[in-house]
Amino acid sequence: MPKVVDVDQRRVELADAAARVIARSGIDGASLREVAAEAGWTTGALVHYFANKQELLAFTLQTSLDRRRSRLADRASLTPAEALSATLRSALPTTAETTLHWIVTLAFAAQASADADLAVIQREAYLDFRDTVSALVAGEHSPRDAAEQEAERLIALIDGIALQALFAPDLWTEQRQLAALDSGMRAR
Amino acid sequence: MPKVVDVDQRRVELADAAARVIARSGIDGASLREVAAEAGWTTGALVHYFANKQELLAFTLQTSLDRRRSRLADRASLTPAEALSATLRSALPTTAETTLHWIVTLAFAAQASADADLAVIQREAYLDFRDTVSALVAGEHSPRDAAEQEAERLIALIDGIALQALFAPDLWTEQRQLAALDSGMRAR
Amino acid sequence: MPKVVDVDQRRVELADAAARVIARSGIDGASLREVAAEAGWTTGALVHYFANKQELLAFTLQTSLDRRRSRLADRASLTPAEALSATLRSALPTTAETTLHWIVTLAFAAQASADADLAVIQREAYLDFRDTVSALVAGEHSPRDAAEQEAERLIALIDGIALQALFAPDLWTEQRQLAALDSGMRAR
Amino acid sequence: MPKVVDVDQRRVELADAAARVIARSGIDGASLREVAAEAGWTTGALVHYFANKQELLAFTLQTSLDRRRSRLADRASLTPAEALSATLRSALPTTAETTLHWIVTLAFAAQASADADLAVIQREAYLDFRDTVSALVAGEHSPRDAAEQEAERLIALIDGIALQALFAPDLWTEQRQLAALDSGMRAR
DNA sequence: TATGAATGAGCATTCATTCAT
DNA sequence: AATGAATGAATGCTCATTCAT
Repeated sequence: MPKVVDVDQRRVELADAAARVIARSGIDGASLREVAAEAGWTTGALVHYFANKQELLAFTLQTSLDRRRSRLADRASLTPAEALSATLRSALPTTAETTLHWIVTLAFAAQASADADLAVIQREAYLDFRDTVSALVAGEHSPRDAAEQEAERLIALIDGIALQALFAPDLWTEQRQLAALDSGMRAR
Repeated sequence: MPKVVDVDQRRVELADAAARVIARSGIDGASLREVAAEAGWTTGALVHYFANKQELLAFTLQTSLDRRRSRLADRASLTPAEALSATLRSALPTTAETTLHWIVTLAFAAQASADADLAVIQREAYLDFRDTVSALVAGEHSPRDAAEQEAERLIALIDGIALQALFAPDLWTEQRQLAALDSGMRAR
Repeated sequence: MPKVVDVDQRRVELADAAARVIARSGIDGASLREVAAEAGWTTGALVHYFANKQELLAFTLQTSLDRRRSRLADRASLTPAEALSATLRSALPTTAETTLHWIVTLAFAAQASADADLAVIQREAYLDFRDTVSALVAGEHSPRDAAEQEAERLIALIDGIALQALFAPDLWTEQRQLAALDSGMRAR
Repeated sequence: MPKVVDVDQRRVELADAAARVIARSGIDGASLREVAAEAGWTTGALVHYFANKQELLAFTLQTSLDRRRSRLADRASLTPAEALSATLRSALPTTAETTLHWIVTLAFAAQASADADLAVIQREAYLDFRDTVSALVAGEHSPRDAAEQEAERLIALIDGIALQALFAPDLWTEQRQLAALDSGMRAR
């Protein structure tokens, strides 16, 4: 009987390892050797889960984005306003986990100009996120277009806060990030 | 007497070539061979201008940031409000040149988590930019802290717009970027 | 299960190849490419056996010295005087194998002034050889110090013969080397 | 009027610099850059004095050997026995200068197996040295052959002492080297 | 004569990938 | 499924050499 392995779970494990290596050593420091070692495997084992490095990287980006999405789920018990606020807060680099997500996101954002596959993944994740935010906004507002425009404004707000937080992490504590978010949300 | 070469100019030429290669092929595609070829030289020539690759990359980031700074200069003839608006507009990825700057910026932002030298350069350029914007804002507002806070809000605004524009360039035309900027500036 | 390889044997094979290349092309002609080709491998394969070139070179020296040592073994059936004579004879560059050993030894002796690791290996092999000769001498002589001094004299004798043989190989045939050794041994 | 330069003197200066670099960094660390810098010049200047690197190295060996020869000169005022003793003493690595000579000699001895030009230079210097010693010996002894054989024995003696001194410099002080030489000379 | 810019080959090393086991 | 040996191409870097000045 062959050893039973949950292939999907293993792929996610490896993608998480890749994300950690990218955050630690940059995207060009993310060799297969390094990623495999980070996950506790040897290089040769990767071949069972990814056809090549590009596939691993694309899946790493996808997984990182999925993870952000999963953090948004289950806000059913909240009011729309609360859900919107929680969603935006959870996107900021206030924790080690979300900071890692942001570093990986930026690494791939830069890489996307050189890799169409990555660009597509990113574009779709962006549109999906915009729709999510837009739907939460629409709970309060009525017209469709206005909701989308407001969603874009709010995403710009958190992206802008996040980027500054990454450039000067010491100045942008969790508190300041949240304060800037609240202030921006009120501004409308 | 040896051939006379303007070393500083040559360094900038090479840094620009590096920026183009990074935008085209990602930061891990920016090999010395590729950069030298892009600049019309051979690998061995780089050694006269940069001790090693890391120095080339750091200088490339620095040059890219300096270029943004030089775009901000000479707003003397404008009113403070006009100068502020022009400054923020010029920071958006609305042209090929500024888009390239943004891609390079993001590539290095991701790399900075793995390279302390790059992180320092970026942090200082960010603070410098914040001061510039703050000074323009202060022309209108009075209290110092308020000006800085407003500057951070405006930088978040353009960073946020820029990031979305990079994720979905087709949706974020120059017009939409500028409209989003104007709308955000009014919001205060 | 991966392909099974006798790592130690492979290391010795590679070290022998390195010794041949050093003898043929000098120590600066001993590139990894050349050594790998001499051994029938490609450069990349070396990485499994040596972390870097310095490690390969140190091991090459060590192996060359070990080989000399192994030539000295198993003199059990001889009288001390015969064993001493056989030991000294086997150290002279009278065969292709021992000549190669001598060329490699000299290459590393010169290199040792620039590489402390090599210097240590050489010093210890020298002291070990001196002890071996000293022990054989002591079979005849009684006092410890006198034996050591005689060992040094005998080592000087064969080193001196060997060096001249390397400078003028045509003049120093095996016969002349052995005659000079015999003459020197009687001299005491 | 062109700058007047003593070409021969400049060549010797450069050869001495090369010898120092070889002793310090090994023969493969003796790049033209390094040698030129050691002599206080730039690489390009070497081309006026040596057609290529090989020529520089051959001349470096030649110069190192010539220097040994010049140390032997002017023993006119001594008795033959004193002259012989002084000659042999001056060949031992007892000073920084003669130690450097020995390291360079060994570096080139190893290299000679890969470079016929070097081998010729070395062989002739060896024969010349043997004749010198032989002539001094002949002052005491009568038959020609016996003198040559004794010269070889004495050269073997100092070569052997020198080699051991290079392998274990801490054990072989100047005193011990000279004592071993005296003891060996008496042995005959 | 001397400089140092530039070339292009070569170096040690790293790496993605393949594959026998 | 997993290992790790092996390949061969690429990388950053060094170097001998050439040459305009």
